Amino acid sequence: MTDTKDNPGAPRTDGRTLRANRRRAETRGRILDAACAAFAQDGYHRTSVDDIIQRVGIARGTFYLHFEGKRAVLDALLHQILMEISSAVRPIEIEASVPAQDQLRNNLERVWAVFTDNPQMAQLILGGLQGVDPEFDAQIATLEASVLALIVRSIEKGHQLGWLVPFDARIAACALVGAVKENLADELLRDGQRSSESTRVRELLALLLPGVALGPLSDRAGE
Amino acid sequence: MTDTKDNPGAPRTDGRTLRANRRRAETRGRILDAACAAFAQDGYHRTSVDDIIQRVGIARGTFYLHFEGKRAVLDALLHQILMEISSAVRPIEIEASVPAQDQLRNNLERVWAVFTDNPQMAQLILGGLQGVDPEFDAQIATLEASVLALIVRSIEKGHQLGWLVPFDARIAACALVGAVKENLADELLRDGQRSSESTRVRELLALLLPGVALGPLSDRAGE
Amino acid sequence: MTDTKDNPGAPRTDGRTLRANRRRAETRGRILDAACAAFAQDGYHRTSVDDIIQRVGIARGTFYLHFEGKRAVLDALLHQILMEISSAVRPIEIEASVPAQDQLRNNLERVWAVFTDNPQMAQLILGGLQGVDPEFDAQIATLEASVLALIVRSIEKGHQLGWLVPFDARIAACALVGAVKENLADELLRDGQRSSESTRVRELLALLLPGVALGPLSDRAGE
Amino acid sequence: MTDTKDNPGAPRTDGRTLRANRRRAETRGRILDAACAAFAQDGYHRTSVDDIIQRVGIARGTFYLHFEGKRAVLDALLHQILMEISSAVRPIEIEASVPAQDQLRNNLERVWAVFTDNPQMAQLILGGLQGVDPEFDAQIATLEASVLALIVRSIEKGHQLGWLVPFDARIAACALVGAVKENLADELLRDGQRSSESTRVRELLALLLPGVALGPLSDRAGE
DNA sequence: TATGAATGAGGCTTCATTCAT
DNA sequence: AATGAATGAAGCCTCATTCAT
Repeated sequence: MTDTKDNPGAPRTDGRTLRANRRRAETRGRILDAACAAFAQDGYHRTSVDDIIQRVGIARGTFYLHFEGKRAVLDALLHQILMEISSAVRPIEIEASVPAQDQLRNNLERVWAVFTDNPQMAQLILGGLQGVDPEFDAQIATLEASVLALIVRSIEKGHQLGWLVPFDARIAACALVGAVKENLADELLRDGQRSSESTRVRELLALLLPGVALGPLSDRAGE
Repeated sequence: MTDTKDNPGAPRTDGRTLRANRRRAETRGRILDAACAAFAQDGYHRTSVDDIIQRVGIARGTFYLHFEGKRAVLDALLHQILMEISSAVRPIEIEASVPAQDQLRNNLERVWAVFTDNPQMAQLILGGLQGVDPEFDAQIATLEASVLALIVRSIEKGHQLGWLVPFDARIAACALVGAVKENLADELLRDGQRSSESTRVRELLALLLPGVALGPLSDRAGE
Repeated sequence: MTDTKDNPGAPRTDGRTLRANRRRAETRGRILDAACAAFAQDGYHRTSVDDIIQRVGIARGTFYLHFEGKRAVLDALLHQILMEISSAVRPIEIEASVPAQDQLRNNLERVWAVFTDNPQMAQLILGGLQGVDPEFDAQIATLEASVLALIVRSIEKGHQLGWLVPFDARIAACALVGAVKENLADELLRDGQRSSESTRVRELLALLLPGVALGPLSDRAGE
Repeated sequence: MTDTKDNPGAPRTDGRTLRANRRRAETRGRILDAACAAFAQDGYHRTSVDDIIQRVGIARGTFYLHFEGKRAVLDALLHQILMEISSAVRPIEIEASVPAQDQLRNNLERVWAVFTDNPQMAQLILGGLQGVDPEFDAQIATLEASVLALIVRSIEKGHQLGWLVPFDARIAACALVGAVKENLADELLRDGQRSSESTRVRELLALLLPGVALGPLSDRAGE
């Protein structure tokens, strides 16, 4: 409103520029959505730029106006969901009023929700992003390694606090990650009906924790 | 006898045929090895038929004399390792003299060994075979589903026998598969030095079992 | 007066129109300059409309408001310099007070100056304008042919007047044109430091004339 | 003949390999010819790989089996003619029985013949190879510079020997090159009927030399 | 007029597969 | 059986030009 009438002489392109920007962003978004769907359905490799532009209903050139290529779309999609994931994970605070076990479960449930809310991206990520590009492969490997390292550190803290029985942190971290991944895949790819709510995370923790948890992580904490 | 050294004058067609067959099988094997190495190194998609024939040192046409195409090589490789895996898994016999827990661990260790003995195939399988072909994808999905079903049935049997605390069998099966997969991947792809012997499987079971095992599967079985 | 400062209240349509026209011409000029620089630097083919509008700092559409296309810009640039060149060439007047040899040299020097004053255009023209367009190629060929014809006629006149020793006029015309072109190219493209003043033209004539000139064209004319 | 029957066991692929090589070389040659014709007719820029393969009557892939791309074909063509040219130029031997002027003329006539024997390549080279590629442009520039340098050195030698009247060697070198180029262009591109034999070179020298030559280079040498 | 998003024809390259020798 | 030249469908990307705002 305040921008609609400018003082003459000054660049009054604002109105136009704003609308153009909006249009631009919208097309970009439509490309991302279509690409996500296409990647999820056919896999990254079998999806061609053609597939994407046909889904969106735009011309070839328009695609390249918004992205440098197929690979750049993938990067953008991944960046999006990585943001969501990283904001879903919150460090467990020992002194908080919320029990540590609940904090852990909440973290897992939030991450889980990011994936179930973006089933296509989940499918894409779980399904295998190997072989895109040597560089890309390396990026993914680095990412996975850092996630693993984060979990390893958490477990080691658990050991120091005496909240976990002693065991190899790395093996356990892999086990946790793998168990979650596979359940996610099962829920998204194989299961016909999705379990309403995140029952699965609760059950999974109920399965994994009892053997390793002591103190605040244990259900029997207060006993 | 008659085959190894063909006595001149005698009909030696057999000898020739045999040698030809041997040569044929040998070339086939060399193609499989080269393809396996190439797939493991660059991924299925980034590996071209050219890469393979150059590794083997044969001509293009020769390749197609032995395999219908790139995809058929992958099929053969997978078939090979699936044979090995399925012969590594033996049903747990309740009445056997070997403790059930040991039988379970032995199964896991044998499967584990199949992968660590064929690290390239392991890499290939763990690394994602999605997106090869719609038909192929379906095959893999079916395979994974049947493996999962097998484990689910085993767990349900464990429940019936009272060897396992009650929990959702499918979730647990996924957790088990995922935990093993991820540890395998960690060992093969990320770990510089491989743990000598199958320490990892033992530790993994030591981590997972205590929370769910009762009776014969439990370490405290005899207590 | 009336145009420069529009007195308010009075009909000032003229002023506006005039200023608009001036602005329009100015933008057109800026496009021409930018295109000239771009063409000279990268060649016509490797220069994109994008390169041009980025140099000018205008939008794509604006470019097409001023020119029908990339080709039209080239046409305009060429037209400009052809005008300059044709006004630099003046027929040699036999009866003039200025010696014929000086008239010839002055013509050459003026043409030379047109190019050295517009080094970018010179580069563009010398550098090859082939392959722009079949039609354009034909235009250039026609132009070159007419220039050659002009020189041929001059030489033939020289023969008639007995000012030149007899030789094939066309071959000589080509030789002259080629010698000038190549020296121009050498001066503009290869030479680091431009020879101050048109030394080169004088030296060139001093080199070419003695073998062919008689009478008024010869240095020894008055001897 | 001697190769037709090999001792068994040894690779007897020779016959096949030979024929294959011949076939390969022949296709390569046909591509070069077609590309040369296409480049000459439409110019390098307006010629697409499609144009070339259609002229040859081969498939797209076949082209890339023989050349890395359009640019590589141009390189090969240029390399070919550069070889011919460099073997046409022989250093002028002062002490030889053949008069120096004849040696010079023979050199020029041989170079001239290389071009007139390959009119398409001549057209291509004269017509402008600018703007192919920054790297390529640089190569051409280097080449031209070295040719010029060679001529400059020859002229300087002529000065030392007292065979040439004193003048700026570089300017003269440019003049010579330019005069030849332009005449060649005139003969190949503009002239309908080619002058039989290399009359043009002789006339050109008869035009250029008298003004600058002394002693052995002069027609009046023996006088 | 000015803008810049959209267009789509036109080129380039790769690579699994075939086939004559 | 083995060979390797040839094939052509399938992708990728650029860029001059148009058009709604």
